[in-house]
Amino acid sequence: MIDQNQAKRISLALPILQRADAQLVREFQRVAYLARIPAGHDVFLEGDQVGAIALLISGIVRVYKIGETGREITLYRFGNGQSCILTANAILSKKTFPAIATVEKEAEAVMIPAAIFRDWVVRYDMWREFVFDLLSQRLSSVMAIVDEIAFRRMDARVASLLLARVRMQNPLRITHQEIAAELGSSREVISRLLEDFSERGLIRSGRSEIEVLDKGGLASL
Amino acid sequence: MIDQNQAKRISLALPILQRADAQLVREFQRVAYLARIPAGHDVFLEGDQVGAIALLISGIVRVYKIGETGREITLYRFGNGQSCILTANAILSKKTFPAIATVEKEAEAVMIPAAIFRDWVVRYDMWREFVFDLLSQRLSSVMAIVDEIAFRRMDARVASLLLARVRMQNPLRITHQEIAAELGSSREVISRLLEDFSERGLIRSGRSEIEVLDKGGLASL
DNA sequence: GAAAGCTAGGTGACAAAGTCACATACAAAA
DNA sequence: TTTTGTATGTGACTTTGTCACCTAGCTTTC
Repeated sequence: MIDQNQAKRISLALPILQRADAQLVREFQRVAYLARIPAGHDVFLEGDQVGAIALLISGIVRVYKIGETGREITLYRFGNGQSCILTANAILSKKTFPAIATVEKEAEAVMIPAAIFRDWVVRYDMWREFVFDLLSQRLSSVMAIVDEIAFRRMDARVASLLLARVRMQNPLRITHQEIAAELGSSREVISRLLEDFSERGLIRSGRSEIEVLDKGGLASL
Repeated sequence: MIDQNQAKRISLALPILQRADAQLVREFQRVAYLARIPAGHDVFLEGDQVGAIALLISGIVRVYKIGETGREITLYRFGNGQSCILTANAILSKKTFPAIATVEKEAEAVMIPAAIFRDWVVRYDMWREFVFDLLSQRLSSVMAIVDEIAFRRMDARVASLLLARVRMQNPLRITHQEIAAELGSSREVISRLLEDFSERGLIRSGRSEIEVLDKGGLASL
């Protein structure tokens, strides 16, 4: 159950609600509930039966796979107004959740029980379209990841990651371990590549910190 | 345009049509057309703007990525009654096709122009559901591939492939190059692994032919 | 049926990436 | 200041991919 105060904040974060018809909005306020999920908390674990779908109105969730050796690889992230489409997928096909999702930055989420979610997909065009778009975006992005890990070299992938992040902050705060978990590699490999980058004057690095010095040089990998 | 003779064969291969309402069936017969696509023919190339969606009623299409070095990796296959959901994805998001699809076994396909397809997704629940299910299946299977290439060893992956295929035919007819293209590896690597399997008595292999001798042994990898 | 050509597969040297078992190094807490 | 925990460094080794070239067997063609 969502009260008036909450309703405003939620509809600001969820564009679908603004375009939705009155009937859907009413139902939404009746059955949805707000949840606050602290950072580090697992939203779904591989193999979970899914009970509710979460629509984020703040924070960031990271969806990843983890191998037997403990190595990780990030599949994608989602944040404001987006939803974990894998949850939707799991709900609709009544399968289990095929990856792990953890909260990276404390999140507020609107939770919608699985049965109701399934019903809405049937009844509301807009809702279905929302789910459809997300699903289709994820398919494209996961296919792009297959391409990356199958064909691109590690140094080029690390360089790409640094360049993508450096737009937000430079020097950027990230550990070698985090980079490894992002790309599905191991810390040692990342350390060696970064050392090489340092020697070539492309970056300068300290504990939990990497400063990009030569964007052009990184881009040419 | 589909005539009566064709209509029967088509509806046998496409379960959706049997469950579809009369209106959809009529439209279908009016705008769809049959195409025969010979083996080896590319259906869609990476980056193509998609003009029509193909529903297969016979044959098999393989969807794969190809890297700069020429290495390939299979994302999935589709056949009887299925459709290349990537085409649908490309049509709906009006993007380009993100992989290559080639006919592996001569195929007959019902072609539906992109604009009409898009319209049907909006108007027919059943049609939308069909697309939705396929999309969601593919997302799961492509995610499983990410897991494989990121975390599993090559010998285990080759063993899995052999075990999967041997259920259909044993000795199976496949070249080392084909296995490599399936798994995103290179021929040399596959040759070496197979040689190792041979020495351990797990398989026996000749030109374009591999006989599995010890399923249990392969499974334990 | 011998020569030529094509395709499948073999080989060795090397480079790139992942693993393992430790060794430091730095920062915050006690 | 000592302790504790986290981040990073190192060397030896394995696995995987690359390159350049070789060999074997089957097919076509004259």
